[in-house]
Amino acid sequence: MSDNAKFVEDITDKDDDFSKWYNEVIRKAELADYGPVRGTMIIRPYGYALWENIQKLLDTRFKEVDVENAYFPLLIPKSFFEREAEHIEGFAPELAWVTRGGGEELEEPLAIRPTSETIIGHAYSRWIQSYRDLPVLINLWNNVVRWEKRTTLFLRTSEFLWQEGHSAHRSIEDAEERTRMMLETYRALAEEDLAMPVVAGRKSENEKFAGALRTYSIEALMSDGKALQAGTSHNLGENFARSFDIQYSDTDGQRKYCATVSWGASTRLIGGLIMTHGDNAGLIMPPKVAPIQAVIVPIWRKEEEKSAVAVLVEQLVKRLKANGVRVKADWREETPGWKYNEWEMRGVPVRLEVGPRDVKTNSVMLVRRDNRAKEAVPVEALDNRLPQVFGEVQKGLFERALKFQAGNTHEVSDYDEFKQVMAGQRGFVKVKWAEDTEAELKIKEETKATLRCVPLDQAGFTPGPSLFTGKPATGYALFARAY
RNA sequence: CGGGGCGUAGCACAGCCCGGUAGUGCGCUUGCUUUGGGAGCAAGAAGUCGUAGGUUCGAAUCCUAUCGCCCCGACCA
Repeated sequence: MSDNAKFVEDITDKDDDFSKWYNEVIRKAELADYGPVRGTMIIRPYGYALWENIQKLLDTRFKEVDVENAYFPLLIPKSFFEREAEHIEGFAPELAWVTRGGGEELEEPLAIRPTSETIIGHAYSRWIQSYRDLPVLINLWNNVVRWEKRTTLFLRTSEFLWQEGHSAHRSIEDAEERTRMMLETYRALAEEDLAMPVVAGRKSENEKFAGALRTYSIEALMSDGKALQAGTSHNLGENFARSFDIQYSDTDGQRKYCATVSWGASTRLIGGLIMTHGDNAGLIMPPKVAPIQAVIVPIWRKEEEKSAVAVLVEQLVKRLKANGVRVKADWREETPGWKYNEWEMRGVPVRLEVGPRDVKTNSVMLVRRDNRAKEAVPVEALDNRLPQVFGEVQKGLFERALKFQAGNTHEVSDYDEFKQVMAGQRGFVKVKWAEDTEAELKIKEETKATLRCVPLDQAGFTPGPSLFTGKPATGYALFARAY
């Protein structure tokens, strides 16, 4: 829509300055605000409601694959970090330490968890004795702290909310199966619930989690052409089991190390949601996670009109709530036009306008946020029509984003071409590739693009030389500049 | 953590160069009129000029330090 601008006041144009747009939308829509400590974030009720919806959907998916929730402590003894060499090396620069308690210097400093692999490992070594105890499938909904030099609301903050799943298995093969299963769970959440298309794949050696055997991720493409890692799943092999002595007696009587797995997704998903669907009028929430799915804007001139409208609005709210719709009637003393813009900015997927004309015909004017399409819907048809519209919006958002992703995925075979893409429109660059950390680092240095993943879907791959090195490629890899 | 930019009312900004009683627009409060795409008029409230120190008779303005935010680089969910 070319006249988008006339609907909007006060929001920076998305194409003009993307990160400014991003920050403004978050703050004006009241999703979040800055905390007093550098890199911390206050998640406001509207943003938290969104997180709760994402939580509910993801939690349900976890429970479908037998994962149970638990809680583990925030503070972790320093010694725990020293047990897994790669792990400590990876996290050392980002740790926050508690060195005093009860007015005294502590004997052993305590780290504020950056992730819980170590403290989980400690518990699992005590809990697991027999193959009959396996697998252990636990998930934690918590906060973690990672000291960051450069922070952005939702995408990178020093403290963030997430879930971290931790499982222990009889074999690396079992662990691998679980690793992939959880990756698939994230893919489904992202695509089906957040309408955010992703590419699922394996991380390179260079990009994998500190202490992991293999790391998988889902990668989404934001509308500014940068990639966002939206969820990760790690096969830790026996690394943590050896460091924390997680052993079991197998059926053959032998003591064996477990293989462990961890997987995580954070409030970063909210950042992804904003950058995937938002437009120059503000946010666009997919109906499945929208804190408010439908907002009712009443319209009247005279008092008797107002009371007639109020009767219909009340009836509608009752009816929609009974159908499980997250609905809100906006009776504030503002003009309807003002409210339209306000709720569009906050991303509410459907608006229902109810005025004297609608009272007369016992219908409502239904307006979609994503394309502003309007239709008059008789009240008795709403029970059917509204869920249908939610479905259409959900699908429409996904398809629009998928089309964007497809249109911004460039297959190149030549490094000059690669550089051109990264210098221009950016997006995903798909190349034939053979694992090579040195080449990866050089490419990063020269183009700022990193290897996002080796997609699981290798459809269309034919043997040929790897980009940059010319070695025989083992598959497609996806490069992009990333958040 | 390096380079650049910016901190003045809830928000966006002017004033600073050249020191002399704190401004504009939006928002907010009250009243009346309005209300189908950001309403109008009238009256009103609101700012230790990021913070600390210094220069000066006098500092938003000049100097020093410090904190925060934004953008660009090195490290990361």
